[in-house]
Amino acid sequence: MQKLRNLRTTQQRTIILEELRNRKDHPSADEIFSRVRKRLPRISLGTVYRNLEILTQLGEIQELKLSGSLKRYDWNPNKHYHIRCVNCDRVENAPIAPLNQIEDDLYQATVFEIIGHNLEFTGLCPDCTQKDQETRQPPRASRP
Amino acid sequence: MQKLRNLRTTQQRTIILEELRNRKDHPSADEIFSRVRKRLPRISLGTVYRNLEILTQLGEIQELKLSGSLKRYDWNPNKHYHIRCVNCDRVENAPIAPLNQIEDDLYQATVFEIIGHNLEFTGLCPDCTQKDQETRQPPRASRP
DNA sequence: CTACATGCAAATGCTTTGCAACCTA
DNA sequence: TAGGTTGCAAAGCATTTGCATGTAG
Repeated sequence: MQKLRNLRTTQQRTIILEELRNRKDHPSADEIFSRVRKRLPRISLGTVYRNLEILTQLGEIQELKLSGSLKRYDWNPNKHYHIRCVNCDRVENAPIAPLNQIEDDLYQATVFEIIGHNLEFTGLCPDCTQKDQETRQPPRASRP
Repeated sequence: MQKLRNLRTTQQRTIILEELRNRKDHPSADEIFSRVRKRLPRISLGTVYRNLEILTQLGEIQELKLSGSLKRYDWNPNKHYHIRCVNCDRVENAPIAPLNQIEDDLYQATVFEIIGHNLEFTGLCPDCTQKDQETRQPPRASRP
């Protein structure tokens, strides 16, 4: 996590943001790296990652954490949703009914052939909620 | 991808499934590895991964691909959903309104303090739909 | 000047894979 | 006995980090 104070406007940061806004797609860090390198041949991948992190925290861009490599296994093969604790990564079932018609809602609006969907909630589990509150200085602080 | 034919019932496969069903949580491959190793001290992590893959394809269990380390970046910081092509990984916006009240629906049903949610669709993009159809032997095959 | 940023390279963490030996049907 | 399966180790890959150097404010 960064501190986000006394940020500086570097060429690298500026150009990364520009390249991301120029083409309105959803590139990976590595793709952004390739684009930016055309203008700044000496930039490194690490710098790209660090700046994307900062720009995300500033709210200038959005970081999509797509369903990817972080795998968990569920004894229950039936469709259901989950909630994951952002602090300790604990996963539990989210007691909410499957959105059976949501794919139909999208059907007419996209050129994709829809295969499925996944809904994931994030939150703080009871244990981490407690620790979170204990850590805070002012008594009745609340999350934004 | 496996062929899933002529599968054999090995001790490893059986015990992995048992351990997953014994405790109805959502363990990582590594956690499953630890549990199983208590009963089969010589089992390897690779075997665990291979069997989890097979059991998933058999529909015995479910593999959760949680939002994790695989990142993409979006020039638009506002809340919206995405659809990802399972074949080429292309990501596009899913033109569907944000589910503003879904977190409220969950609120009373979970002990987690909810922070947010993410909805992701999977599908085939136009390019891959075409290739997919070209690849199939019978003319008008359709997806299940 | 000085604290933030960068380039480079090494390290991480999780997952996959090649291969010879091993077992199940 | 054949071919699926295993253990082991090495390889992959995206992402993170340590450090000396560079630079914006």
